[in-house]
Amino acid sequence: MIKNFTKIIKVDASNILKKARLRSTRQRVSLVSNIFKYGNRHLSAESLHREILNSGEKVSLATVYNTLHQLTNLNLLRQVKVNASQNYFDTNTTAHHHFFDESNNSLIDISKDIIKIQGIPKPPDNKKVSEIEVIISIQNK
Amino acid sequence: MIKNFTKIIKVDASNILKKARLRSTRQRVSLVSNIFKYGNRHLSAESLHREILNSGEKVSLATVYNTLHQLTNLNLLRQVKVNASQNYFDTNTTAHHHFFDESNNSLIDISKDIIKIQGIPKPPDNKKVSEIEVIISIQNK
DNA sequence: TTTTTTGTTTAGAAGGATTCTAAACGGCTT
DNA sequence: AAGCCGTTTAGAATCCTTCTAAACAAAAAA
Repeated sequence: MIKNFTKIIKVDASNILKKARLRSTRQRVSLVSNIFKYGNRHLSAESLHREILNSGEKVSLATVYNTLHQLTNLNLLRQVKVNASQNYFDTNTTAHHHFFDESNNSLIDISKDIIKIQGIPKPPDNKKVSEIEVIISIQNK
Repeated sequence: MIKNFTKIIKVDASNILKKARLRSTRQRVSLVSNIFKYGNRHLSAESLHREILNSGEKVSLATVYNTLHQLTNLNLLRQVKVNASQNYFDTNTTAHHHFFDESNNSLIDISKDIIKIQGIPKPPDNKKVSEIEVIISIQNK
């Protein structure tokens, strides 16, 4: 699948890393720059790794996973798992929802302002809600 | 995790298989009987396999996967899109939603009548909505 | 500046879930 | 009863992810 990103955002990776109290290594700088370069999008570890390698830089897959998880824990990324085999990292960490296109396993953002949800039930005792996610699966007509 | 199922439903497995145009083999009969025996619930391939083996019958794991997928394609099961490392199959194929308890990777049904969703956007051209799923992740307080 | 500390990266192994393979099996029709 | 062809099977293969422990490099201390 070929994507056509029009905007390229200048990312101040070392600043992001400093705020996150992560050492500003060559690998993290190139990862963070790439992750946020194109605005909101949905990345898999594999696709990000390929992207980095294609750009001429070298980072191991283990570091890609480490960094994705570190950024997720810092709420700079959010994980969207659509089934057990497909794990996406979303650069948009604000509340929003997704179309999931079953024909090509891709995600499309839906702004939280569009969908109104009422009647979220109280969670069981001693539990608290950590995230609410609406996934609208779509397929070819 | 120990579950206490009160109701045991007599399942006419060979009838279900006949309607589904699947050969009524020993393995499928015991799978279908077990899957639907306890009413609505959420199964992983592993847990179902263990359950069958514990009941004294023998079915290979490959057959468990095959059958789960066949039943899913026939809309007798539904796969839940949840943030876990294994897939869950839900015996309730009617519209409803889920709590997902991150502390033990379990699902809890929420009736569709409780949650009201408004403003589902139109899907992209040539796409149609196949399913709307709300997942409310919960964790220990 | 050099040394030390401590966090980071790495290749490759290991792991878990799932799918594949090709041979054996067994319903079902004739 | 024979044969067709769908089904099951064990085990291998695959995919994605995590682990390991050694090499490395940033930051702190000397």
